[in-house]
Amino acid sequence: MRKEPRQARSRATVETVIQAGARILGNEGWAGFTTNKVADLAGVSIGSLYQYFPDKLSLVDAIRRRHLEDCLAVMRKSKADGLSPVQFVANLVHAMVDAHSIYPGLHRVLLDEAPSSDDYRNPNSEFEIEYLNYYAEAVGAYRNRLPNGADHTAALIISDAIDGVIHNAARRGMLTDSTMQSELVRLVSLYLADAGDEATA
Amino acid sequence: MRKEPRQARSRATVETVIQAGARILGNEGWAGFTTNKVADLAGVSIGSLYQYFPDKLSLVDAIRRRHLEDCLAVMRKSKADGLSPVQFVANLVHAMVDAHSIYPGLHRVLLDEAPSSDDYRNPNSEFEIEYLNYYAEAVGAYRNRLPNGADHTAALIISDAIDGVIHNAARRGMLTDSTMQSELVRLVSLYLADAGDEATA
Amino acid sequence: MRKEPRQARSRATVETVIQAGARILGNEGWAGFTTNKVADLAGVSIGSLYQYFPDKLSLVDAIRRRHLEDCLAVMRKSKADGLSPVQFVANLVHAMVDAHSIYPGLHRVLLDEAPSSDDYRNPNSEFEIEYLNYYAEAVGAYRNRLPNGADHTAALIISDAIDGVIHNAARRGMLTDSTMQSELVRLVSLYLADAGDEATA
Amino acid sequence: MRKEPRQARSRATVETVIQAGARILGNEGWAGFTTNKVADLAGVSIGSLYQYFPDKLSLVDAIRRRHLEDCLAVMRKSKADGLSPVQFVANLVHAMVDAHSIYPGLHRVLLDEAPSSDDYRNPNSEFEIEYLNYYAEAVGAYRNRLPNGADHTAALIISDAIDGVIHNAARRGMLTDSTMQSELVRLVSLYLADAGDEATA
DNA sequence: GATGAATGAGTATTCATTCAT
DNA sequence: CATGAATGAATACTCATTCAT
Repeated sequence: MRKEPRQARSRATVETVIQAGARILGNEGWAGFTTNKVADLAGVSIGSLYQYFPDKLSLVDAIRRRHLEDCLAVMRKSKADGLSPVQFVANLVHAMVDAHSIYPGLHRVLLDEAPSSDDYRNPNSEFEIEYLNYYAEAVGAYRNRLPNGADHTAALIISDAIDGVIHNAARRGMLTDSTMQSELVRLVSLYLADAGDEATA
Repeated sequence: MRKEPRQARSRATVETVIQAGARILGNEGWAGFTTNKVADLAGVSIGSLYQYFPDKLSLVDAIRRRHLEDCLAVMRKSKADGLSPVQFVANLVHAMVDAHSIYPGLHRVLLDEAPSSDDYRNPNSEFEIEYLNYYAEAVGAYRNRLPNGADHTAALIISDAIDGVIHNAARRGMLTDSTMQSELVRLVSLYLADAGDEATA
Repeated sequence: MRKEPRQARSRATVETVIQAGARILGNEGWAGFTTNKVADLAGVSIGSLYQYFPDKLSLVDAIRRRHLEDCLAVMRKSKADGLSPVQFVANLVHAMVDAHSIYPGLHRVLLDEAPSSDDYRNPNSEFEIEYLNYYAEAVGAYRNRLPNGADHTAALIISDAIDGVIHNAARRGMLTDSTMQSELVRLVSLYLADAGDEATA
Repeated sequence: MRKEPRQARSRATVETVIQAGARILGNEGWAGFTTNKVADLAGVSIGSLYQYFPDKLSLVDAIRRRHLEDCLAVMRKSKADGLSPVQFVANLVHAMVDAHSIYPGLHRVLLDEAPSSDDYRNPNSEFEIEYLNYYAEAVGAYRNRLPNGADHTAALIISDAIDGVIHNAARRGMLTDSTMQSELVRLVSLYLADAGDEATA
């Protein structure tokens, strides 16, 4: 960011711009995301937007940072000791559904469509590490041991399967379909329950 | 298409343009897909491109039609009588991996990013029907009965989970990772094997 | 207009663009009227032009609105009580000549050549109504009664004859030829003076 | 023209192209007149069109030559000895209405809109000379003397007034309105009848 | 700091014209 | 001669970004 906002007013401007940006990005995709539209919706001048974000990429990076942080927060809350595998997966799925509910499509746009100066997709990025760690720990936990290499693959599989099902459900307008959700829970639970035996093969 | 190519020369032009378009769409996404870039890469003039495609959308539609047809072809080949669930799923996964291998990312761009005048995403589109039918039949087959409503949900789950895992693997450059592939097969097989008991719940 | 110009600077830009547009339209016709040429002549960037006019049509509409308003203004001024028919017609002809003098050819281009989103040519358009009313009232006045249906035809004849003579004079570079002007006055005056007797036939 | 057509087939091609061109020019104006559209409508290849017309201008020139020749022919037929002024003017007006009836608008497009390599608009062009001569002779005839300078102006006035009334009638779809036609005849007859006294003033 | 007017490189698309078949 | 595929300069319009007020 070009300038760290010091005053309350500035912080509010930045906040409004990020919210407006998220909305446009979610509703219209990367191709419909223009800085002037964002400034308009945020109710600030285009000059003010550029006061805080030196260019378009830095704005989308801020939106993404914010969104991924929200995702992690919601995931952290879903984790609790003493949950059965099924309960854990159910929590997780509901958390992810929630994260997609505000602007269905925003998640996908941020992860797949919008370019970035950060390499948040890099396997070593802060976000990717915490994100996959979360899954790997869960896999390890349900095998009663520390996560290992095979668990890492399992974590990817689970994370990406959930991602795929939810993203396509969003596309079809089925995000809140409870059958879909319970079947997704079953898909992941079965895999997780069985994983201890063969994942190392 | 604006004009049906009659001579061999023009059929070759159309073909080259579609190939070039697929490559650029796959590598640079919808935002990087410009008609001039496509014409350049195809080695034809921009005028020639517009002789056969009345606008950008019609070109992307042609690319999509071609790609989805290729996907279906590869999927049809993976189906054979007398396969065990695991064998069937393995075939399917390998088929989808193949379909993504030429231009990883093209599939996602075509399905999620690029706009369309056709509504190929519509649940009633020719492609979507055959695509999901393929999965629903398989689900039914492995429960030794005709497909029903619950099977439709199961088909979506399987299709979308495979889609998500492969798409994210492509993003991470892990498309050919054999551990990933076998774990994906396991994820789906377990669900398919268990499906008969509870899917109707 | 896309954006209402607020600052004096932007109002000046809009004004300059309209002037430049009128000049090019008058000199080069609709086919030679390109937005880039207009912006160039106006000395502004093409982007500035599009900041105020959403497309080419809206620009030509603005030019036309301006020109027709000027025409009506000049015509209103030519009307005065107690004029003899010849004086009235002379005033009228001079007014129309004036309206054509700034950019000879502009009038014709605006009325015949350039497309429009408004339907200013529609017999019920604000302009056409006031324009023909002006003539019909005059015809009625010189017959010492209210205008009626036949007067409407007479108004068209007068209006269109003046239009034709002046337009072709402009084409031939004879707009300021005084013989032409006086003969035109005679043509119309004779018709007007005689009209009371037979126009209803 | 690039090549003088010798064979009957060639002459037929040229003819078809001119007809198609006149139709498009009349219906769609200069801006809608494209060589490919003309070739299509004529049912010949674009290559063949360019075999006979080296460029677009030469085609429009051919169309114009043809049209003006038709106009003159129709006018010549309207002239006969021993006609009263009113009869003569009536003949003339009907002739001009006829000339506009095939493709209303073509006349105006050819004279005002479409560019030309010939300078048919030049007061010394073959067409303009014959055209105005026709009117000047008539003016002279009805004053029982040879045409002189003043008659030349009167000829312009008459020609251009008729042109203006008919062209605007065409624009309003009133070309065949008989009241309009008879009023036009009256406008011109009155002027012609009175001309002998004051035109020299 | 905030504003919004101005900029201009970039993108989709058309159409007169050429030339290999 | 006829065909129609190919060409590319020209044109309408967009949008990230700057800077005078």
